[in-house]
Amino acid sequence: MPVPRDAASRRSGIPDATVARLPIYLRVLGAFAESGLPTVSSEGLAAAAGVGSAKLRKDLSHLGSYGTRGVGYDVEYLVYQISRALGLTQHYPVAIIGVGNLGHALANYAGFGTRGFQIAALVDADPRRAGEVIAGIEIRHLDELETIIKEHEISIGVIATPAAAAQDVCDRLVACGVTSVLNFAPTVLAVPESVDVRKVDLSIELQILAFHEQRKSAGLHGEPGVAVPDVVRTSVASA
Amino acid sequence: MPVPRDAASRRSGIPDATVARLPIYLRVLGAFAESGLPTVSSEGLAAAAGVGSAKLRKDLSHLGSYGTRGVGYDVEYLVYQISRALGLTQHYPVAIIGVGNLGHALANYAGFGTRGFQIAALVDADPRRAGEVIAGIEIRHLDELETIIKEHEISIGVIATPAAAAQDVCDRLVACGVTSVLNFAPTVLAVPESVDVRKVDLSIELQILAFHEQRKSAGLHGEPGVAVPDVVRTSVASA
DNA sequence: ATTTGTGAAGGGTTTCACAGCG
DNA sequence: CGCTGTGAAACCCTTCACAAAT
Repeated sequence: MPVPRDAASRRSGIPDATVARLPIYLRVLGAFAESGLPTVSSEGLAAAAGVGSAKLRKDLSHLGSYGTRGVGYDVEYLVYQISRALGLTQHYPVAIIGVGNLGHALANYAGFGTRGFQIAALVDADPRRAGEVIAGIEIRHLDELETIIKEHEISIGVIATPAAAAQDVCDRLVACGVTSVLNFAPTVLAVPESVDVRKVDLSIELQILAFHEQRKSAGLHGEPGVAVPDVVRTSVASA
Repeated sequence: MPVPRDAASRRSGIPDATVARLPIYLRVLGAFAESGLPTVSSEGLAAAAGVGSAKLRKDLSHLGSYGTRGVGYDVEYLVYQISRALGLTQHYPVAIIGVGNLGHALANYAGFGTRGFQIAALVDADPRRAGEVIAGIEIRHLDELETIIKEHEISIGVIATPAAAAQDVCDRLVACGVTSVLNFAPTVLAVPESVDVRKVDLSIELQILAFHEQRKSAGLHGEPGVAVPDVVRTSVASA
């Protein structure tokens, strides 16, 4: 029974690492489009996105041949092709569970509504918050979770509850047919194989920074310092 | 001029991929410690952290040989060793710039204060918010940024401003000597090579989920489904 | 002349499988 | 006998360098 190498990237043909960068390209292209720029070279787009130009070209090559040699990429067309590859041509209704500080921030986050997503429901366990309206959406009680998910045909759930509640909420979401979960609670969620979970953990990111910070102060006099450019100064349509 | 392969991982000996997972192990070990469990096997710890046991052992082997063959790892001791490797034995003061919804959430986030970090300052551009107290810390105005950073000797900055302000704030932080930045604003920040930037982008995470979501509904009847366990159900000291 | 698209080379990461130690 | 620690293999991702196209 030969197990396939990687479920996600094998099914789609687009490597995971590339998929993770496409949204960045999309955002940068958006800025270029607003500037009225008709085309970009791989060099220009790569600089604005903070990656190497070869990597960018390889990434885009996985979607097809959408550039013109000697010219570059048509901005509008590339936006469309990347959007299509990411599946953003359809609209996804999402539910946010847990309307504490973080859930509140997420509900007001502009990036959610803009590209392919729509916050269809806010849910909280505190009955006193039911009825409250945030970002134009009424908060409903956790008891109604199953009803709400089915009502809006939600397949993406955002968990912004305390850690203690996260697994339980996740189980209920999965039971209603949710197949993608974005988890902000500091717990490892257990889910069936058919469900995708992505985790955002503020404290983990800080700890990774701390590690590098520590190394900096430790090695301030070792071997002759060789500069390794990682992110290079770029000036894009800044905003 | 031979460029070294990778700045971070070469200086420390610990691969980046491993560093990114150590905080997860640390959290899971914390739960085990509270349960009073004296030792864990690589299998047990790996299951709770959602990774394979071989990967976990290889990760830990980069820190040294802290396990006992035939027994497992001493929970308390491993917590200490991972903390030390990550540089969490010292305390890092951090500043949060931008106290909108997200900054507010971050200020109240328990994970910040607990492991090695302390929120030393909250800064906002709105003069009307100056003086307001959140999570026991008084908000100060952006004009005072330089003073505050130096006063508290802050080397880690958290940017939670709108995208338009992020690069400017970042430049000012770097000018004051901040060497690590955690960026929540949806922009690619340009910094000198000596500064580390990590980015958390809510909308990007959602777009990655959308990609996988799309592939699911597309291939619901292709080849005979082969199960690829990704995250397996585990029951740890749940909380 | 310029810039894309891509084989091929080079690293890094994960997985395997087992030797070695308790 | 159980479990860790680790070479070796397999895999994935990145980088290089250039042929192909406009």
